[in-house]
Amino acid sequence: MDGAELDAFAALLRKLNRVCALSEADEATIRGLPWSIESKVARSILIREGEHAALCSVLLDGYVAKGKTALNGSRQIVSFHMPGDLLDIEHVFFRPSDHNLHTVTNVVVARVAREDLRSVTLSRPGLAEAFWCSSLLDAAIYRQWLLNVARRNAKSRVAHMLCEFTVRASMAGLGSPAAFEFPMTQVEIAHATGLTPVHLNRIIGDLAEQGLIVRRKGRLSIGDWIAIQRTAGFKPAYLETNARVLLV
Amino acid sequence: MDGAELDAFAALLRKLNRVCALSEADEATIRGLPWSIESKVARSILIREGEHAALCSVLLDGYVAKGKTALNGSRQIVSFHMPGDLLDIEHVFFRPSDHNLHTVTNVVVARVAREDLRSVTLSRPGLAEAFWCSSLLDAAIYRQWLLNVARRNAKSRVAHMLCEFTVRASMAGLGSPAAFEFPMTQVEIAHATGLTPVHLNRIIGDLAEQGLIVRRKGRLSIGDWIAIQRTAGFKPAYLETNARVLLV
DNA sequence: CGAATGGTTGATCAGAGTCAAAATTTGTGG
DNA sequence: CCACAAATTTTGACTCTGATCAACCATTCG
Repeated sequence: MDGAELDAFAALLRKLNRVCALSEADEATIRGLPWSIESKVARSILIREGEHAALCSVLLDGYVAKGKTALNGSRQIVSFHMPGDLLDIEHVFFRPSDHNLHTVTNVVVARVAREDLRSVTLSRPGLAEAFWCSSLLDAAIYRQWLLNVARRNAKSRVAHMLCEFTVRASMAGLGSPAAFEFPMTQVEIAHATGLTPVHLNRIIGDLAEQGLIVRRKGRLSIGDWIAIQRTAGFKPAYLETNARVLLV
Repeated sequence: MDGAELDAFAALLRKLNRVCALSEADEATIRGLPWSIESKVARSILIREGEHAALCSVLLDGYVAKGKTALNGSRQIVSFHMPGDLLDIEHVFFRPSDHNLHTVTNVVVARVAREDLRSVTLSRPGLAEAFWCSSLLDAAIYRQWLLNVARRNAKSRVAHMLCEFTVRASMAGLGSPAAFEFPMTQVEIAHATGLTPVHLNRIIGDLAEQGLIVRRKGRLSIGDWIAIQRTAGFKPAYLETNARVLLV
């Protein structure tokens, strides 16, 4: 990860610039943030629910899932994250984490102290705005997932999750729908869609049979990008796909 | 609403101060924002999905629900709002609304132009921080709802929603658990919990039979505050009940 | 090569949805 | 204040999606 060390925050800047253009000075401030790089193997824990966090993480490489656990023990993934995402920016304000973070693949994160992020935020309004804007986009995604889990049947629910992941991945520069391979296991997709792994497996089977997705050695990819969006009822507007709002 | 006209933003200031203490100057800036008061009767629309919004709303009195519609027509309420809440602050950045807002009761809102909110935000870092922090709290609630809808059974799901509403209402100064009456219809509770109205009605019956809630002429209230939290598996930490973070 | 993890299949079951109708409550106008 | 209409709540009968339980296969990786 020498490249990352040279310009650790390139992906973050790319993401922030997409929603909310930054000034040169703002970019320089981000680049100047004190960070430390951490690598984690797949399926390891970054933060546990209830843990007090003094650091926030920026995802540089790999995929991460954010989850919550109910008192009865069942687990739900509430979001997936890709390079450039701020994983737990709420720790700038809130101490004990309301969620856990686990790595889906091998991962590289940059850790930044909450105080550093906060002071940067207070001194540079443009950065405060960009962080805020990015948090609002996260919230829009949560709303969509809520609709997804609450009101779509298993098949379109899974299709919708795959569509969203695909669009976000391609916005993050990770590949086009046709080429892209999903990094998560079926168990993780089940946890993210509110289904059981067994039922999810059957749904995956259906989707593959219709040619909407393709299974190759346990890896999933999109088979028919138009058709899967149709069965998902997927409209990407909520992702602010053509954002860079407020260029005013 | 003459009281409101005199100090329209008292509830908003109360809420922002709870999570993130404001300076005198910040408070004064908020009070100085140009606003216009609007009253709406119960069950009317404030904003429709897809609509371009030039104004943001602060809820001064009454209750509002935020909803989304799937392409198949089914509707989901993704959050409830109470006095002091910023109803659609995302319109500072994003144009077409990804959700609709409808009034649950008669309602008074203050409308503020997005440009005014934005410029206030750029000139006063303390306010940017407070708005951002409040958005992060909203996101924590979305995560909890996601867990709720995806992983709890109907009974504890409904109980959880009622617990959260109760705590938020009491934080907003609207009454204690014992005294508080829920303002929404069963159909609305069903829409918020991802259930059908028919099934919800049966769950309400169960909860009432166990004495957890009380039905009086179609109005619901809490019957046993300890017991309902237990069946909900409700832990209010995610609401930052004792917030006012970062007093540093 | 063998253990572990992840994926697949089958049989059965239950929680919540659907459809349909009746009973209550609420709101409105006379 | 009453009567009627509209909205909301309640009940019953039946169905179906997705959960559960229990094996068994396939890959990957040490």
